[in-house]
Amino acid sequence: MGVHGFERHDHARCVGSALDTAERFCAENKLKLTPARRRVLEILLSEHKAMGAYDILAILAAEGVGSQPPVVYRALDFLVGHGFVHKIERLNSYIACAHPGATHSPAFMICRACHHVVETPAQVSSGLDGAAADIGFAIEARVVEAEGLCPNCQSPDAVAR
Amino acid sequence: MGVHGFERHDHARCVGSALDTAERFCAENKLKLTPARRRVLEILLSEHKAMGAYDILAILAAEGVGSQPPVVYRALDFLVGHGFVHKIERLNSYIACAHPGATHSPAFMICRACHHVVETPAQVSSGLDGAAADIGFAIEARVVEAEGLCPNCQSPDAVAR
DNA sequence: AACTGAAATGTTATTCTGTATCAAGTCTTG
DNA sequence: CAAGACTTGATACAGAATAACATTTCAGTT
Repeated sequence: MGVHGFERHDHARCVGSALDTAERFCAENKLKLTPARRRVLEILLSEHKAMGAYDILAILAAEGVGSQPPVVYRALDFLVGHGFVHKIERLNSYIACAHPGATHSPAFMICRACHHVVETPAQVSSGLDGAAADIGFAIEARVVEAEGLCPNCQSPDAVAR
Repeated sequence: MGVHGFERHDHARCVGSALDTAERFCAENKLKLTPARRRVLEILLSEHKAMGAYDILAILAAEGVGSQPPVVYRALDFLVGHGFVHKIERLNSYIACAHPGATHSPAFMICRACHHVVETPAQVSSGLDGAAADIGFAIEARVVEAEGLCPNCQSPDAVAR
């Protein structure tokens, strides 16, 4: 059992599915999903939450894989660069992409109470694009994040969730 | 001389003006613009760019003021909390508000070449608000940043700018 | 004027995040 | 197989932020 969005769901299989998608994408685009990269993606998919680089590093270290910061940062650079993983700037942490395949400019909702992070499927940056066009700014990357309370944490009795 | 937006401008006087605005706002709202807070704001206004906390700290230290990290982080917390300064999450740095007074959810354009940061006057987060409303998420804070090339840095000969 | 509670400072230390650097291996492509 | 590009290993360091504690300042109250 896990949590997807702010609702429950059985996500045992979506990990494998997402890994398969990544494998396929890399094969098609001559990218190398090396063991370290694959393992980091797998960890992020399994945990299904935003994780700090050092949280991931701790897991790698426990498995005897390379346990120095550059190992995980290099893997994250690759995964973020190709859209398999997103960085949540507000939290200095990383989360597996919830909508792989789709070319998107993701937006995130971060609950400050339960710390769940949801990637919105919606395209929300049109206003930003317009403002950039107005001044001739060429956008290459977007950061769109909202922090607040998720539906579950807005009720007064939602403390121990 | 300085740079405002992505155009040149003489901004000698806008520093004083912005400081006055802050003074007035604090007086009206019973907030204390203490020397350390005022000095940090002044530095950010003068430099007129995004600065890391430790850049600011170095300046404070050179002046003999308190030179430990908490000094600058406390000042920044105050200034960010009341909207005098914004944090650029993408850069882990801070910039003086370019539109003081206006209640806004700021958005930023970050040039990866010349490192200038522009705060857009436009309200760009309506799409995000809509997506949040759809799922019942209560937004308390927004992060909207775009990274790319400013007009000046898009031409091939704009290297040494 | 003295008392009190809240806010602001001073200080030391520590933790978390991320990069620079250089040496060594691997892969692939002509 | 040689050259170049990419990936890894490893050490060290730089940069960002907070914890925890004692001390001081200050506005409002008695």
